[in-house]
Amino acid sequence: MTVTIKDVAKAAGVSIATVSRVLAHKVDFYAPETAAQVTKVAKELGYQRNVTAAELATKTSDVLAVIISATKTNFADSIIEGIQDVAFAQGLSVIILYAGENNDDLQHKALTTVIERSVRAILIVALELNEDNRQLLDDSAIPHVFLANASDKNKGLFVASDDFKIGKATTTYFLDQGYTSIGLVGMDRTSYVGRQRINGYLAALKQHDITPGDNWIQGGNFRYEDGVTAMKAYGPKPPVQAVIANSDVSALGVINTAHQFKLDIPSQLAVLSVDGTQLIEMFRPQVTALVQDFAAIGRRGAEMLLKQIPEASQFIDFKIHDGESTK
Amino acid sequence: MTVTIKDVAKAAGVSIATVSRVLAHKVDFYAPETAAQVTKVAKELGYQRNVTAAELATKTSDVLAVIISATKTNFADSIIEGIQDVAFAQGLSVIILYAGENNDDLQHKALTTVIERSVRAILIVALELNEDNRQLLDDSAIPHVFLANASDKNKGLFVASDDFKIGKATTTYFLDQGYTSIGLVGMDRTSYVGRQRINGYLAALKQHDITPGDNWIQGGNFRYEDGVTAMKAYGPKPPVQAVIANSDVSALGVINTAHQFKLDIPSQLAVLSVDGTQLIEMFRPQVTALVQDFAAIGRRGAEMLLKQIPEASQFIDFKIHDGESTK
DNA sequence: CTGTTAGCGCGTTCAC
DNA sequence: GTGAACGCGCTAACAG
Repeated sequence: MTVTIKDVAKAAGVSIATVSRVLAHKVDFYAPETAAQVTKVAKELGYQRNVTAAELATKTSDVLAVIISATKTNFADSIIEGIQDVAFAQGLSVIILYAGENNDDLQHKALTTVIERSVRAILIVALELNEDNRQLLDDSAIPHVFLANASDKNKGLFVASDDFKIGKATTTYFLDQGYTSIGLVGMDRTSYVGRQRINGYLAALKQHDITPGDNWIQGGNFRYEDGVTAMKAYGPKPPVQAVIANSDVSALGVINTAHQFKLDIPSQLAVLSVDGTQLIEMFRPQVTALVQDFAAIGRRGAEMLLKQIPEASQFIDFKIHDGESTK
Repeated sequence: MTVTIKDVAKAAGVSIATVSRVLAHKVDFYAPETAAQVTKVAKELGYQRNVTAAELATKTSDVLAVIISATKTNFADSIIEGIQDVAFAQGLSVIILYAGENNDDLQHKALTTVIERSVRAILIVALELNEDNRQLLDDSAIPHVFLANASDKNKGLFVASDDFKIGKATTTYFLDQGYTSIGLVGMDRTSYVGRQRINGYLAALKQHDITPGDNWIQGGNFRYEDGVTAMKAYGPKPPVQAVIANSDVSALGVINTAHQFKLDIPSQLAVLSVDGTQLIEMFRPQVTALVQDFAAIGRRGAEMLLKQIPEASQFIDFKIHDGESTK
């Protein structure tokens, strides 16, 4: 049998209300001596507050829930760090739920788990919800924000990089270097992020009066394999001299496969990666990358939900770090 | 105001007890028509069960908590997958908490949040608890198991690879290939895992009457930088012809730095990595690795806590996958 | 400053 | 089959 507040009250010779007040650190509501006594007894008895009961009574919760896709795109760590930073500063807890990727059932399960527990707020990372799940979330009336995915499907608050700008900036990077044939790899129009980046890419090309070749754009879902598949589609004599890979891992897929084809990087094929996570720091040649500020995305999202900053969707800046995979 | 069981009862013209029974799928305890009616009304009203209240009433919980170090050793994903597999099959939820690495405060915070919520069970991944935290956990009386870290400090159930055997197997792998100078990189005696692997390494060497050189063993904490540092310590003319890196990322550190020294792998330096996560699949040359079965570790841990298998600490088998970083 | 009382939303005996 | 009543452990008024 676990020890409850009642046990502590009895042992300390006070009422449970007093115990509750002391343990909740409600200042100026009790005498120092009683406080000392209560704290002492509580410790002796090994009392553990039952937060479940407290939450039921107050109808509030101190936990932020983060729902992430178990994708191998590995930027979730930084986002979570950002979230934890601001949450801990407020004395809040954060729990993380894995929701698979593109798996409606898992997403549903994760959502109900946190909704039923009426967490304080929900942060959804790199996930697009289907109609049902979005409805579920909306009905719950729990504050939430979408991170790193400003999808039109998601509707509602988001904090992310501007994917149109990402498409445009990466393309322009190569155009400015004089490239006239540029590939885009690792995502397609089935995702909102994909559509935005493709549009940005096309806009940049258009400014230079370049019409993309049939197979310049290679689809996928941000995975390593997608980079491999794309490069294989390009073949040993690629139709493009530069490639934009839309995730770090897909960039590795492109580079490894290019090496198989004996292509030299960057002289025969330049590669730029989008994300710039720690992963590429461990890779040689050092990949040129458009680095997203994931920690900031996490931080902003949390701050917004905790009303520390105005609730308004926003884009976070990014920058391109030169590496050895481009000239 | 959110809709409660009472609202549903009223709207359906039954008692809350009936609603409770129907929604809990207690078979043979109510008429099909009432059931249909209740379910219908509940849906219309958008009723969401308040699990917090339910848990308080039943004094049980349906969530498994996983506490992991936010370490960049990236095997946590597979462990979590394993855990989720068995949890979901039982209709349980799993929440994940990041506890930093070697950060007692964060660990304490993570522990209290899950203990206060009286989760069903706790799985602790790749973490060594200090005395206080271990005490806290023990006092909670919540079933728990240590995963991927059979530390003596942890005391209690664990599921992990046998680190002594890992040290011995990797060393023997090289000895069998005729190597007589073998380095060990990326961890040291400050961790239990480190001590075990070093002992295994020394045992294997001893069988071949080899006394390790002064600087053969290079310490660290399983990080990429530790691989870099170790290789720099070895220098361009390394005192060893083969290196055992105790994590995938540290292996990458060794290899990248070796390349800087213009050392050819494996002819001038053979490298074997311990872990064998997906990371090395994206790396060239393909690293030879001792592959731990992390998914199985997660699965076993969960099964044990859910009493599906006997509660007894156990080791999970591993195997060595040949790659191109060794001959 | 402290004790009493009344819920929070739900599961679960008990009678009916 | 179904409902009334109690209690899970705690917090929040309200008295005193």
